[in-house]
Amino acid sequence: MPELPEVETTTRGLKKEIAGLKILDVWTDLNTKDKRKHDTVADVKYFKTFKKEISGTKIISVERKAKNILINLSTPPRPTGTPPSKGGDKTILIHLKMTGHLLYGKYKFNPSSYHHRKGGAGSWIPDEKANSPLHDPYNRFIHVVFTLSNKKHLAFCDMRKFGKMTLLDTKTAHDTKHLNNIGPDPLEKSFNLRTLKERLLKKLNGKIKTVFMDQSVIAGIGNIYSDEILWRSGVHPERKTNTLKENELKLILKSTKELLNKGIDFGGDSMSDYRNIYGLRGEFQLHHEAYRCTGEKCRRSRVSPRGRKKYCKGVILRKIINGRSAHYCSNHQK
DNA sequence: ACTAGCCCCTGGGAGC
DNA sequence: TGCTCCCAGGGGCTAG
Repeated sequence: MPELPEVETTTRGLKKEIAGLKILDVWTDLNTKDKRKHDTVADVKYFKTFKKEISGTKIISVERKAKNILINLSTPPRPTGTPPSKGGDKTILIHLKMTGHLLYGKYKFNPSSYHHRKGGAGSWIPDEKANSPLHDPYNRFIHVVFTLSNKKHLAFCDMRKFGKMTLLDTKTAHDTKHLNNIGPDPLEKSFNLRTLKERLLKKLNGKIKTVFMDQSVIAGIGNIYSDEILWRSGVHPERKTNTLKENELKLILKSTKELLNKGIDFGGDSMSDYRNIYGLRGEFQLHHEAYRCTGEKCRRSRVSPRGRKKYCKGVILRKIINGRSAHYCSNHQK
C-alpha cells in the first residue's frame, strides 16, 4: 500500500517525466453513483468538468503532501472572447489509497485484454513488448488515462478503486479539507525531537501505532512503516504516547527518518501491488523485520560487550489494534 | 470533541 | 475444478 516512500518515489518519477508537458486528453471507465465519490473523476458529471478544465493545460510542477500527489497545471486556454476559467490555475489531487499507482508510458486500447475479460468497462495495455514489466497483472487495472503532448500517457491504475482524483484551485488547494489537517512531514529537516513531542501531545492517551498513522499528527506513515519503525525502536505498538520516555522518543524519531529514507532508497514497498511509474516493483518488502513476518523469529541482534553477536529470542506476533493488523516482536518491543 | 465501527472494492488464498 | 468465505486496509463518514 502506498505510504510516504511509495508516494515520494512516484512523485519524483513524475517530476522527471511529465513536468513541462501538456495534457491533451483524458479518459476514464469509472462511473459511480456513490455519493462519497461525487467530487472525484469517478462521478460522471464531475468528469466532464474535469476534462474540460484540464484539456490543453501545461503541467507546471508536481509535489507531494503526505500521501497525496499534486499535479499543478497552467490556466486552461480559452477561445478568444470567452472569460478565463474561474479560480485561475488548477491542481489535480491524487490519493492512491490502498492499491493505486500511476504509470507513465505508451498505451493502446485493447478490448480483449485481461482487465476487459474481468469485466472492466474498457482497458488499456502498454504498447510494449510482451515481456515488458508493464504486463505485470497489477498494472492492468487502469481507470484513468491522460494523453500527453509527447504522445505518451499517464495512467491511474487501481485494482480496488479506493483511490481518489479530484481537481482543486491551485491557490487554495492547501486550504481544502483534503490537505488542511495534515501534520508535518517527518522527512523535513525541521522535523526534530521537539516537533515529535509536540505532535504526540495531540493524542496523549492514544496507542502509539494508531497515533503514528494519524495523518493529522504526522504525515505519510501507514501500516507497514509504523510496524517497522516501532520494531526498530523497541516500542510496543500499544504503548500509550504519554508513557514514552525521552530515549524511546529519540529512537522513534531516528527510526522514522531512517526507515522512510530506506523505503525511498529501495524504490518503495511492493509486497502487494505498488509499482513505480515505469511499472516496476520496489524492493523494501525484502527488508521487512516485522510487517507480515508473523511467526518468524525476531531478527534483531546486538553485539555484547565481549564482541559476541546476540540474537533477540522473540517471535513476531500479529494483533489487531484499532482495526489494523499490527506486527511486533514478543520480546524486545516493550 | 472524542472514538469505535462501518463502508468502499476486488484479487487471492484457504477450505471443502 | 469451482464454489464460498474471508482477508487486506486508508480514510470518509456516522452513530454513540
